[in-house]
Amino acid sequence: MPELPEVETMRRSLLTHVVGSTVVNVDVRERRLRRPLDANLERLLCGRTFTAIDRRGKYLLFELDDGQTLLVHLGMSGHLAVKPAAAGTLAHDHVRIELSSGTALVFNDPRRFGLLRLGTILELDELRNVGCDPLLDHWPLETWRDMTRDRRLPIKNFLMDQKLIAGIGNIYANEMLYEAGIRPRRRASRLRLSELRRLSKAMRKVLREAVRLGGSSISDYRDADGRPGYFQIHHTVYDRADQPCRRCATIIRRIVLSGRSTFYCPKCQK
DNA sequence: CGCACCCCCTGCCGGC
DNA sequence: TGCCGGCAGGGGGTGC
Repeated sequence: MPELPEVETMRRSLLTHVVGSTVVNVDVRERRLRRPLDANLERLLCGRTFTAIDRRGKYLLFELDDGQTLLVHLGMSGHLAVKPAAAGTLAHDHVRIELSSGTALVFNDPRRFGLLRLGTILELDELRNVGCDPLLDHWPLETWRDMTRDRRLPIKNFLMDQKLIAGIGNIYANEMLYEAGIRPRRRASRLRLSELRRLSKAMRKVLREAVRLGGSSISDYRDADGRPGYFQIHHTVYDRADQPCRRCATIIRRIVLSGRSTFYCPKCQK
């Protein structure tokens, strides 16, 4: 589910519910996530007050009043929701963080590829591999050129490498390459400067627009208030194999890159 | 060392 | 109707 726009939408929808609230109880039902939940998560979280929620790539950082950070990654199927503390528990509700406001912040994740981890910024080594953020950071064309210079991998894989650029996943990589008119299999090192410029613009345009619309609503995506995203009606290539290109009516192709479904218009993308 | 591949896990969908 | 294979928005480890 979550790429940068969904994570950012989630962050914004959580702010008013969470920031300023104090943790009164933590209820863990499943510790086996991407990595086992910290043994003392409950003890360390109780009594703490959330001071801010930040985002880096696809990671959410819940800042606490003791200088620690609760790091959350939603993986493929993770959700966060704020509910009345009295609300019933659903299947795959793994962690419930009860707040002083009478609500609970609930982490639900059927596939358990998500992550919750408590620590200081320096201790959270996951963050060491998080690259530039497409919306928080801005980098010049020369940086694009330097980053791609010796990389022979497909440009789509380049875009999805979180160590380089953080936050782009499979849907938006496909969408921004369509927007830029570049085929996903092109080797990063072979892109011309003019193409990198188009890609840079397309990246920010696609992500900003998706954030503006509240993220993608593929499957059952919801923000913390249960609102769906509206990006899916704007998908131009993702999951549109064998359907006509919205621009030129050429049939959209599906290929597989590094095991991930990849879609492009053979006429609009070169 | 860059990169492709496989795995982690559950749910859902289409085909038989 | 039910079972089974394939696929799904992510990331990390392995091995070539």
